[in-house]
This record gives sequence, structure tokens and C-alpha cells, in this order.
Amino acid sequence: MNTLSYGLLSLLTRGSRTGYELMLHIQPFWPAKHSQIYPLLARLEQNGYVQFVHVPQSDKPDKKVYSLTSLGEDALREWMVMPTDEPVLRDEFALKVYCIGLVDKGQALKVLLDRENYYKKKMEKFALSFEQLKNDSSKPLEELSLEDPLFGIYLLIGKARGKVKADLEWCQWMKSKLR
Amino acid sequence: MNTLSYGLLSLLTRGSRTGYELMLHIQPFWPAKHSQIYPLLARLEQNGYVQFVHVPQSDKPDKKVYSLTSLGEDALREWMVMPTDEPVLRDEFALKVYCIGLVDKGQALKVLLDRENYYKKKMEKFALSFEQLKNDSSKPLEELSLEDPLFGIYLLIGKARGKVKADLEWCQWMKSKLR
DNA sequence: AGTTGCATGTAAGAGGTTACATGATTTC
DNA sequence: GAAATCATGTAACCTCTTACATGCAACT
Repeated sequence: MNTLSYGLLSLLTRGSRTGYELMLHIQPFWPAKHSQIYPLLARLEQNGYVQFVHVPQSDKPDKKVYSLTSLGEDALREWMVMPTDEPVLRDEFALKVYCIGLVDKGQALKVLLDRENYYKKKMEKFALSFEQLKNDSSKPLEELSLEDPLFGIYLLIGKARGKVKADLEWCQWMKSKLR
Repeated sequence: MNTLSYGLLSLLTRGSRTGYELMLHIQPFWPAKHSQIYPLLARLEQNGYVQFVHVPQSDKPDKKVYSLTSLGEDALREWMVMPTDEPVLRDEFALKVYCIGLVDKGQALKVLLDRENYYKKKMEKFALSFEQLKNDSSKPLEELSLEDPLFGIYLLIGKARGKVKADLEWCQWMKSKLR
């Protein structure tokens, strides 16, 4: 059982999903391709952590809808109290910034502006996600608590948004340093 | 040439280093083990991007001190204007938060407090890093510019600190949500 | 007519971690 | 006496990405 496997089980606590949907939803928290996820789901099924029903479709390809078993839920609870791995961040941009003095200001500024744009687009996506959450939720988001099924997503969007905001502000501060 | 290789070249723009030192210094920006770095350095040397001198030592093991060649510097300048890969973050903690409702508040709080402590220690390390920078620098840090050899590190510590600060604040806000 | 989305899977290869191997000095 | 630091390297293994493979529907 690796971390991605627990991640897939985590997503399944919020309802049944196909491998394809799991692949889409796990991206912000643990990026992974379908080619990594499908074999893991097969292994999780063999070990009894998940089960699936085959759903034939006519217009689209047939699909397997996975759901969490009670064994899988037990595994999650055991995992929850185990020591948590440190976060791992790899950012090519940071390495470039380290030796940005090698190129002239024009080129340096371009590298920075590209990344600033990337962050701005991310922030827009977060705004959209919050909008959608607001629509899906019966209460105002600030009143959500541990018991609500949307609580987890609400927390995570907030966490991700905080970091991107910090990076964006740093990017803009850095731009002011450059001229 | 993969990203880690460019990262090693980037560090060498600030002076000669052993493989061991490179391994230590690259951790905050692109975590890597010595077992990954030594073979890459050998390949970079074969391709003429770096060179090394063998330095025998009596009290410690002999070492190879690597430095950047002009070919290596050219490679860095070409890399700088190429499209920059998106940052990749993998955080087991985020996955746990998503399904934190599975366990009781006591256990949930423990998971949170452990991570809060981790972030606090990180913040202390950043403070120490800034202290050391202040000592190493001839000017006040705010006046550093593109040309200063310490500029790159100063920027990066600021960037990393901003993100950890955002995460720490989120962690504390989340704690308030839990009770 | 070409791309995107849905939907699953395998195979090859690159990237990254853990373990094996050695050995002196310093710190707890 | 045990662990950490410096210092290099290889081998086995796991993780992750890219590419191959298929096929229909909807959109541009």
C-alpha cells in the first residue's frame, strides 16, 4: 500500500467513482496518470479494499464504478494515525530563479511573467471551485463542519489557494526587485 | 539532461562544490539523494558541463570538487528561456485532511498538531537562514539586486517561507474549525 | 476533418528511494 | 559505546511518465 493507494481510498469515502473520475479528482492533491491508477485499483480490488460494478454504456465506453468496502475504510483509519510523510515539492522555476542573474533583465522578466500568469490562472480556478462549492452546499461554507461531506474539499481548496496566493505575491514582489 | 541536472549546474554558478555539498544544498528546492546525484555528476562531467579536481584529505574521505565549465553555463542560459515545467507537490497530509471525518476529533487533532509542529520548525529554520544571510552579506538584504551572488538564495528562502507561512496559518485556522 | 472527452488497459523507460559497501573523526 | 558527519559509489526496487492500443460521440 503506497500513498497514492490511500489517496484513492480517501476519494472513495465521498461516494462511488470510476477510475477515470478518480484520476481527474486526485490531480490537485497527488498528481497521477491513468496508467498508474488503473493497475492500483485492480490491486486494491484483489485485496478487498474496494469493489466495483461493471456498467455498460452505449454512447461512451463501458465503465467500472468503484466503491469503498468496510475493509478499505478500516485501512484508511489505520493509515490516518500513522506518521505522515513530509510534503515533497519540486519546482523547476525555483531552480531558475536561483541563477536568474545569468541572463539579462528582459529574459529574466519573461520567465517571471510566465509564472505570474500561471499563478493568476490558478487563482481563477480556485474562485470557480469555491463558487461551485457554494452552490452544492446547503449551508454557507464558513459554517461547514467535520460531519459535512463537502468539508474535506472546502478545506483543501483553501489550503491550495493559500499557497498559490503566497507564491503569486512573491512573484510580484520579485518583479519589483528586477527593475 | 533532466531538471535535476540543470539544478546541479545552477548551484555551481555560485562556486565550486563537492557532490555531497550539492546534495545538501539542493534539498529545499529539488529533494534528491546522493545515489541519484553522483551518477548525474559523472554524466555531466563526461559531457563537459562540469569539471572536477580530486582533493585528497587525511581526516575525512577524499573528495571531488566540481565546478561549472563555460559549456555548462551556456547550457544553463539555453535552459533558462525554455518553457518551465509546472511545480509538482505531493502531500500525504492533504489526502488525510480530505477524509479526516473518518476518525474522532482527538485523533484528527493529533494529525493536525503534528503537522503544525513540522511547519513551526520549518519557520525557525528560515529565520536562521535569514540570520546567516545577513551576516554573509555586505548590504542589508532588502538592497540586494540581480548582480549580488547572494540574491538567488535570498529570493528562494523568501519564496519557501511564504508558502510554509500560508500552510501554517491554514493549519491553525483548521484547528479552530475542529472544536 | 481534427480535436476533446469518456473510458479502460499494457509496456517501456526515466526518475527517485532504499539498501549495501567502506572508513575515519567527532559528538552525545 | 552509539550515532552523526563527511565522502563516494553501486544495485535493486518502487514510482511516475510517455507511448501504444481501441472506439464512439460531440464539438469546432
